[in-house]
Amino acid sequence: MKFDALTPEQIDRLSGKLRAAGLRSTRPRLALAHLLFGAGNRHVTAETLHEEARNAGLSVSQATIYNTLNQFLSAGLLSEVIVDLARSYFDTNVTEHHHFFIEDEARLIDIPLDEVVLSTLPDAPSGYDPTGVDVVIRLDRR
Amino acid sequence: MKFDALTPEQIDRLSGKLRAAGLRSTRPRLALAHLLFGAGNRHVTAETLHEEARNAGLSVSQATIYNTLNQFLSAGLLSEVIVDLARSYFDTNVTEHHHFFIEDEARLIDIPLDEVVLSTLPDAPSGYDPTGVDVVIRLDRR
DNA sequence: ATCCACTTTAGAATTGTTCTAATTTACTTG
DNA sequence: CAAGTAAATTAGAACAATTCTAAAGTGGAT
Repeated sequence: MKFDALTPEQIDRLSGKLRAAGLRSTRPRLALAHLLFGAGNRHVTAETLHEEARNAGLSVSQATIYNTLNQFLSAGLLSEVIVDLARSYFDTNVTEHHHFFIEDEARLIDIPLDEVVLSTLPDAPSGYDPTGVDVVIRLDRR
Repeated sequence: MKFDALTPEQIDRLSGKLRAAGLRSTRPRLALAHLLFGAGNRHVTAETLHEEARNAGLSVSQATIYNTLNQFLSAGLLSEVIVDLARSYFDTNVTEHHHFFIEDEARLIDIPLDEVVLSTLPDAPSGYDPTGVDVVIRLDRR
């Protein structure tokens, strides 16, 4: 997938998404946005995205990968999943949901919100507000 | 708290705990075990434990802090909580339970197992077995 | 076309953690 | 209790993910 491979429609759509998020539509951002938001929900790390970009014939520096992921994150285009101390996972699914995490494969699988029902939750300590509940189910190959 | 400050009873108890875990009872391990298991449940990072050790007048190298935490971890004397990409948290509570995490303060609070009720959980994908469920409630200062 | 703020970049720096190789310590056996 | 050996500790180097820096490039408003 070369940058030229993007159709004007794709460029318009991704461009709009970037601008709506308050980000200039630049060539590296368009290319990465295409990889990330081109099809279905995805989970990437800086490294996997960088490799994907290289495989697609794009030359994007590592710094840009990190910059872009963090900008997309603070723009709400991505969410971050904390499951592994070794590296950050970014999720294109920004709705509230949970995760399976397969440690052996360093792989995440989304769990739709309604498949986890928390029928009892503790009150937050006084002086604090809950900002989110993360449920992670760790998996091992049988 | 100097090493000498430990009573023979404390030494016996901690020593026994180490040996039961298959670890030799050495001076650094006794001292760190005393800090960790001396009173109530604790959450530490390598850094906070190292500082505590220094404040207690103990000279333990950083490598020993890491070695010891990891040995205690694999011996089941500690559990690890993954909530922050920046560093590892170790918990002296090795029973199954959940956590509040106050990001601003880099601080963890245990949630007893029965205060979180998961009434619905998804089936594990075929070929995989669940090894644990972690619930983290993130908190912000109000 | 020009300009200015925003982006991108290569490479250096930083941070938490692990490794290495040498020294020291705990425990066994004579 | 002296000697031997296996394990533990150490300082410092190495490492991996990430962030920073300062310079060069680019987007888009004028």
